[in-house]
Amino acid sequence: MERTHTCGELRGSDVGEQVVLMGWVAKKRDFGVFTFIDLRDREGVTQVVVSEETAEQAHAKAKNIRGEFVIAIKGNVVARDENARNTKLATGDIEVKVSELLVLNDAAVPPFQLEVAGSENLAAEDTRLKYRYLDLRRPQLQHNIRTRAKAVKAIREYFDTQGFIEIETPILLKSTPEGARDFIVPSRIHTGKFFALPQSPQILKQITMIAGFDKYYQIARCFRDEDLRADRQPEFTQLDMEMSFVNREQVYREMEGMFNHVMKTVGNIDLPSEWPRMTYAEAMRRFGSDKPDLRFGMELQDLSEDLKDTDFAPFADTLGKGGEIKCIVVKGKADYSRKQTDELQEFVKRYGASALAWIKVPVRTGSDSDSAPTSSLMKVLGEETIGRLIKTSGAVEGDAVLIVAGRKSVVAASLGALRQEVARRENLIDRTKYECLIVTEFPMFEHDEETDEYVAAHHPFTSPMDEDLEMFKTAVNNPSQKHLLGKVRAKAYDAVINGYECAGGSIRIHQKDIQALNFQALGLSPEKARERFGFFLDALEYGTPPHGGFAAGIERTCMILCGTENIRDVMAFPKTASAQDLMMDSPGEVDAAQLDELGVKVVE
RNA sequence: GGAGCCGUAGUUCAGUUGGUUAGAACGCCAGCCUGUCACGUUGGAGGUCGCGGGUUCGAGCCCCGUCGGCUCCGCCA
Repeated sequence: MERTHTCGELRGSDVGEQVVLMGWVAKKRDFGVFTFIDLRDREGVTQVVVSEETAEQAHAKAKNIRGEFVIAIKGNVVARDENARNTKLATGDIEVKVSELLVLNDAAVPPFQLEVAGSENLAAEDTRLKYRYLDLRRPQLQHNIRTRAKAVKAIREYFDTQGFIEIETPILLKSTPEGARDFIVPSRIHTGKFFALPQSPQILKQITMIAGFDKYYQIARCFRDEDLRADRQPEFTQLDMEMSFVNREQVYREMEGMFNHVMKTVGNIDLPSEWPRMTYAEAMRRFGSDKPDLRFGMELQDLSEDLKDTDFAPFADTLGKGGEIKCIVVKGKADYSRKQTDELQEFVKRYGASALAWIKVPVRTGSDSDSAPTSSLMKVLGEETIGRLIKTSGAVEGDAVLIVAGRKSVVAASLGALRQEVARRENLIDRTKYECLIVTEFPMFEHDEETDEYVAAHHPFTSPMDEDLEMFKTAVNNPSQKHLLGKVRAKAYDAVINGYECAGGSIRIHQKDIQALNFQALGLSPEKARERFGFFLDALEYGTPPHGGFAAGIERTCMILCGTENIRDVMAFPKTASAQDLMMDSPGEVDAAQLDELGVKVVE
C-alpha cells in the first residue's frame, strides 16, 4: 500500500476517489457493526469508517486497535450527509469508507491523553516532557514547530535576498571569563585543557568583517550556563548578522526588514516599514523598562517635584539621596480592595521597592464624604498635597494611583513590572496587536554597586556614541571622573516587539586605540586584555572596516508568532527550569574510563 | 543563592474542623449498540495521597526536612 493523501487534504471535490491514508488513531468510536476512526497525521484529521458488512476483515482488525496505533487504510472518499458533516474538521465534508485496513504498528496506552478539550486539562508538564514525542504529536505543538521552521526559512530568504553570506562558526571555541557562564568541554588530545561552547558568535562574526565578507549571517546555536526563565533556555538559537561600512540607521533598516518579512510571511502580521525609535533614557523614564510593551498606555508619572518640600521622612529621604517618586494610574480601579493593593505591594517588593502607596479617586456621588479621595498617605501628606499629586498624575474620578519611592533603578524596575502586571490582571492588552520599537542609545556601562566597578552593558566591543567620546576619554584618563562612565552612551540598540527584547546589537569599535581605552575603562589591564582577546586585538590591527550588526532571538520571535509566553512551546526538545532533559535524563554521569582519558576528576 | 505556587488512580481534579471502607470525570479492560465526531450504554480493574521524619488514640489534611515541576528575584557582557 502506498499513501496517496495526507489526513488533512481530502475535500468534497475528492468524492469518488480511491485513497490510501496512513497515520495515528486519534479516536475510535465503536458502534458494533461499524466503527469510526479519527485518523491523524501532521496535516490534520480524517474520519474513516469501517463497516462489518462491506469490509469484514478490516472491521475485525479495527476491533483491536486503540489510541495512537499506527494504521494504513484504503478506501473510497464518500460525501457525508448534510446533517452528518463536521464543521470543526477541515475534512469534515467527507469520510473514507474503508475496504482494507493494515495495522502498521501497535502502541502502548499513552501515559497521558493527547486529545483533551482545552489546554487547562493538559497533563502536567513534567509528564509531557518525559514523553516529549507524544506531546509533540499534539496539533498545537506541531503547528508551533512548523511555524518555527517557516520563520527560519523566511530569515534565510531575507538575508540571502539582501546579499548576505551564511557562514558557520565553530561550536568548540575558547572560554572567556566575561559575561555569562560558559559550558566547557574537556579536550582529550590536550589533557587538562577545555573548549567552551559559544555564548554567541560575537568575536567570530566581527572577524568575518575583518576578513572582508562585508555581510555575514548565521542561524547560530548559543549556550549560556545560567538559570532559566519562561523565555530563557541554556541553549537557544539566534539569528546573528554583521555588516561592514554601515551606520546605526543602516542596521536598523535590516532589523526592520528582517522582522517585517518574517512577521508578514509567517504570521501575516503587518509592522510599520519604519519602526518607532525611542532612546533608552526615554523608555526608562516613561515605562520603567528598556523593552516597553506599547500595546497599552499607563505610563509612569513623576511626582517628585510635587513632593520636594515634604516633611514625610521616607519621601524627603528618597529625594535627598537623588531618588525619585513616581506612579502609574490605573483607570477605573478606585475600587481596588485592601487585599488587592496588598497583593500589588507584595509584587513590587520583589523588585526592591520598600512599599506601594496608593490614592483612590472615587466617582463623585451625592455626598461629599463618599467622593473624597482616600490614600495610604492621607495622614502624612494631607488633603492638599494629595490633591496636587492627583492632578500631576492625571488621575480622574474612578482611578487608582499607585506610587513607589526609592532609587531610580528600583522605581523603574518595580513600576515598570507593576505596569505590566496590572495590564495583565486587568486585561488591558489587545492580543491582536503587535507593537514594535527600536530602543537606541543604551548606556555603555553599568555600575556594579558592590565593587564600584563599571562593566560593559552590552559587550566590550561596543562603540561609544561620537557625542560622548570626549566624556569617555575624560572618564578613563581621570580616575576622579570615573563616575562619568555611567553617562556614556553606546551605539547599541534593541528591537522590541510586544515587550519582548527580540534583537539587540551595536556598532562595534573598529579602532584599536578606542578598544584599548574601553578595556581600561572595564578595569582590564593591557596584559589581561591580551591574554583573553589577543587574537582579536591582533586582527583589529590589520585594517578593520567600520562594522556593526545585531542578533535576534529565534525563540522569542516564534513565541510572538505562536502567541505563547513559554519558550518550551517553540522548541522541540526543551529542558526544565532546572536545566534537565526529562526525556533522555540529561545531564548524566559518564564512565570513569571516559573521565580518565580526559584527565578529569569529579570531586564530591 | 533566595522566594512563591503546585504534587491524591494512567490523566485532570475533589477530598469539610485531623476521624471508620480516599471519591468523580476521562482513559484502560470485558460486553451491548446502524451514523458518531466529547458517541451512548452495562459491568470491572486500578491508590507507597511525591519521599522521609515528627505531633496525635488517630494524618491525604498539622509541623519539620527533602525531592520534583512551574513562576519570579538575583544571574543572563
